[in-house]
Amino acid sequence: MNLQQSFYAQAPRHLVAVDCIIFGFEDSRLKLLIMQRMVDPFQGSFSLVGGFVLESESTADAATRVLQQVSGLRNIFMDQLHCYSDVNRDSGSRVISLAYYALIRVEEHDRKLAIQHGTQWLALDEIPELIFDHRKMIEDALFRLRDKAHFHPIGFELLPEKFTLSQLRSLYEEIYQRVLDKRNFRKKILAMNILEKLEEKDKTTSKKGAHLYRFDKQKYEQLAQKGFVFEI
Amino acid sequence: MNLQQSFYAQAPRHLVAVDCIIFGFEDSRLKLLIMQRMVDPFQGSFSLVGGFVLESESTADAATRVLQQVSGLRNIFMDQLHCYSDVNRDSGSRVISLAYYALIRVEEHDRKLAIQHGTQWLALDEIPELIFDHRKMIEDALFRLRDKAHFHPIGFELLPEKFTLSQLRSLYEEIYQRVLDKRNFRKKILAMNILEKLEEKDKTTSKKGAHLYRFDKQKYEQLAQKGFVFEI
DNA sequence: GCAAAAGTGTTCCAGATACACCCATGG
DNA sequence: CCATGGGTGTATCTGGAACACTTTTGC
Repeated sequence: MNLQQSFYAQAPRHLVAVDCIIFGFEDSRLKLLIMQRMVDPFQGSFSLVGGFVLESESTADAATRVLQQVSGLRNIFMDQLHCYSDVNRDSGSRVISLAYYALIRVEEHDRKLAIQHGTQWLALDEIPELIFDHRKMIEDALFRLRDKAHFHPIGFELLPEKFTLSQLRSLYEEIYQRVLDKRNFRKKILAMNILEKLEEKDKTTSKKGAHLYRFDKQKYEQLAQKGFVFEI
Repeated sequence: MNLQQSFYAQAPRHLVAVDCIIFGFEDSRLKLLIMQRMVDPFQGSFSLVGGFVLESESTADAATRVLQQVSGLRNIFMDQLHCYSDVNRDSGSRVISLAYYALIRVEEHDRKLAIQHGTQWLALDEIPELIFDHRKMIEDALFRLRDKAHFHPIGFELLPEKFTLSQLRSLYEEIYQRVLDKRNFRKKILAMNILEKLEEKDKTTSKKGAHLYRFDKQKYEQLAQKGFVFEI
């Protein structure tokens, strides 16, 4: 027990933080929740939202906590991205940071909390200079999002519960940054049999109105268990 | 500066470790370098090789250092896997661990160092119970290896510089755990034009002898830059 | 001469891609 | 009545999968 104590006791201890790359989809644009710090340190500078990992929580717990504080939302899709640990990455102190990316339905986001925390949704081309290595984190998160979205039905996490196929397609066009053929896209996604077609129509973007659909998660999970692989 | 100091000063500090999932390929089997601890704490129990992250190094630095200590090798292929941070994952103390997976050429591995560190190469089905969450780390690493190998030419990191197409195929059969058609495999890999066919033959496994090949990394990188995507 | 691994082509099928016109309706 | 986005089908191409026999040579 002495040995064991010294084994741990002699090791250095580190500040460990989480930083969250929070994606949203609004006005057919992929956006990120960016914070402008209203207090020191680094007052006025732009950054991702983040926080330190406490003694009593895992890094995922910490990220969940930070996400909830800043968005008011629970049960957010979230995935570990990468650990950033360059000794000098944080100019204030040596901090090891775990980046998580999250997908949020912008319309469910609490606007009051946004003002309170000094956060705003910015499209990818509107993002100003960020502190530390946060820009790199975003780039890595974009790659990961593309990768993940390719074979997993995570796009739905960014859309309202009910959405049109045009919305869905424009979401994937934003993610992949390329145009997708309308007919082929419909054919492919409908053939998967994981969307529930609703009676309702959305008439906000056309006179004719577009059918609304809902992602049927249960059906997807059933199919996935039988070996079905989502791909778009 | 006061504010900034307190901002960091109030945050808790953590022990941060790296654990390495080290893959090798020997006798047509995928193997892992497993350590049996010869000293306390946890004497006699099996684990991955690992160590604490020091103040002056990144987590990647730490993993590189540990790999070098245990294998004698530099310039090893290595990639961050995941951060494991459950509060109680380490029964000795709260330790946040970053897992890295690495690919090694077993025949270049220093056997003396292996004995010295109490490590051995074990096939996947020979691995005993491991401490903490190391088993889970291995499972995750296997998934990642399959994923990565699918679109990146990392298999060559596990083979000798010169190898036969049969060796290469049996490597991928091990990684994917399924048989690959001999003709289709040859067709596909040779069509990529990233292998250099040597005059030499390897006669250790057949009377006829099999041609040796070498991975042409430069050619691959040229092609990759032009948009070519390795896939096997 | 035979065992044992190396080496070699063709056919078939499924899924991806390319592509252009009619529909419904609010203004 | 017309502008606007919604909705639909077919032909072609490409890449993956299946599949069996000949070659070489050490023993």
